Amino acid sequence: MQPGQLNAVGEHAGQRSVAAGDQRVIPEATVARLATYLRALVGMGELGVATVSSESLAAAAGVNSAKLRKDLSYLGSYGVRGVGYEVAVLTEQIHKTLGLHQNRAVALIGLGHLGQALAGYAGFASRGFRIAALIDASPALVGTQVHGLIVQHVDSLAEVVERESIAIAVVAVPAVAAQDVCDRLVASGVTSILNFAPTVLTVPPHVDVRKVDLAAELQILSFHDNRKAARPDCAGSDAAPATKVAVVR
Amino acid sequence: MQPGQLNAVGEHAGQRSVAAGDQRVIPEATVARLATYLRALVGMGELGVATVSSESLAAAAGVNSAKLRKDLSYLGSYGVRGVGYEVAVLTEQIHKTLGLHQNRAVALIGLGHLGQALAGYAGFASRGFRIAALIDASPALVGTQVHGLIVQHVDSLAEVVERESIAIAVVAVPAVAAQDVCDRLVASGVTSILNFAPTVLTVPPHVDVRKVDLAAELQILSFHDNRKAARPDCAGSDAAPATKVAVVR
DNA sequence: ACGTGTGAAAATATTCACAGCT
DNA sequence: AGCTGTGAATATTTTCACACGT
Repeated sequence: MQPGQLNAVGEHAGQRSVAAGDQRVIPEATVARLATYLRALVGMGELGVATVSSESLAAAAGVNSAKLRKDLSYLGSYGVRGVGYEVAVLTEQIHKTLGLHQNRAVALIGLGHLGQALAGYAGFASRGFRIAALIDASPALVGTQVHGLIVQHVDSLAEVVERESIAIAVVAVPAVAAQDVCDRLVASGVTSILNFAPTVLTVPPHVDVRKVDLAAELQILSFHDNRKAARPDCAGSDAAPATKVAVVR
Repeated sequence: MQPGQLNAVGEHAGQRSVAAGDQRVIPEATVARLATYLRALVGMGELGVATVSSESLAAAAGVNSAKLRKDLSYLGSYGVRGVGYEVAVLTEQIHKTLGLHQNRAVALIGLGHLGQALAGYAGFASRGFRIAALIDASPALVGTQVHGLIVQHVDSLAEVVERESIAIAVVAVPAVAAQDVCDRLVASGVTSILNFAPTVLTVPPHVDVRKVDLAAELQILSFHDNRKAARPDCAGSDAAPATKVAVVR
């Protein structure tokens, strides 16, 4: 995974020991996988599956079963030994753990090609998010309707964030504008940002940034492809779950 | 990270000890960051900066300097003690390491909203990739021109991949079609896939898959946001670079 | 002096393997 | 008999801290 793109997440061990105030620490790597497990579980639920073993859920999520069980153990004990997990129960637990019960409002800033595509992306709605505001700086776009929402001017950002109680924003503006937009978002009270602009965003420690860098993903693939081409063996040995790669210089 | 989304990368320690056949192993976590360093370096180069210290390059890339130096050390020794790194030299080295010298041809499968946006994404071209083919299954799209390229039918995929020597493909089709498209790509000889469909792709071990799951990214942010809301302290303590998060159940 | 390069230490993450519950 | 939950072992990644070259 893109591993650890977390910017700043405060660590806080256990105060608040009220009624069943049971506390756990969930490793970051586990959190990143919970979303995948949830997706697989929802799919199974729709197919009418009532129970899954760690083995089959792991297969559906593309991980091994030991990792899956370890991950789920951080949430608590929701499986039944000898049987497996109830799809409904586990779905609900992960859903709750990810904080999705509140159908969060999201603001989308930047309505270029990518922004427009994101605005219409059904996956957001179906997986717990509601795009509550579209924002851009271009006079040509402001006031127009995109996928059922009127585009607002970036100057009314603070107002919109406040009105819609937005905590999460998606930034899809050009790189040069990203830090400025980010600063405005932070000033408006947004605490989580998903950044598609190919820039490093600087934020205060209470704000969390994740980035999606499309070209970087291809470059990583390119690196591995390069290795393969250099050594045209491979392909024979099944199951080669290595994490390092030999490089010839 | 999205940490370790690698599917299958064969590990091969050092045979091939020919002339200067110096070999290294580059950790996966490092590879994922090289793309970010490269971006920062290119930006500095364009600004006319000739030399950088690990400290300032790290700042530009959003990591700490120890990590940056360690990462760069896997490529070899391209810095000068007491001085720093030459921007041009380091840019060239990372570029080469990522296998970008050959301006790789990429196929894009799926021209829905997201696919169309990706087809027009300038960042691919500027960072080493050439979109060489657009492919879709919809009769309404096949034959039309999108960002300067004619959309081809998915049935001619193998032919196109061969003709354009495509090793890397971007999959932006609906989830239900993704595995089928993936299988066709693999059969055609594609060895690296960037998957935007919210599904786990099953591939043979010589093929490398990375995924971008947009809703999952938001869910991860949601998780952290949920923690913040639960404990409205934070904000005071600067610099809290923790990787774990307390959970109240 | 300064800043890289890197062993060694610490922190995280993954995998193993099996005790324990149904 | 089957499958979860988890300590212990292993692997990977990050951070520290300082020797070394310029």
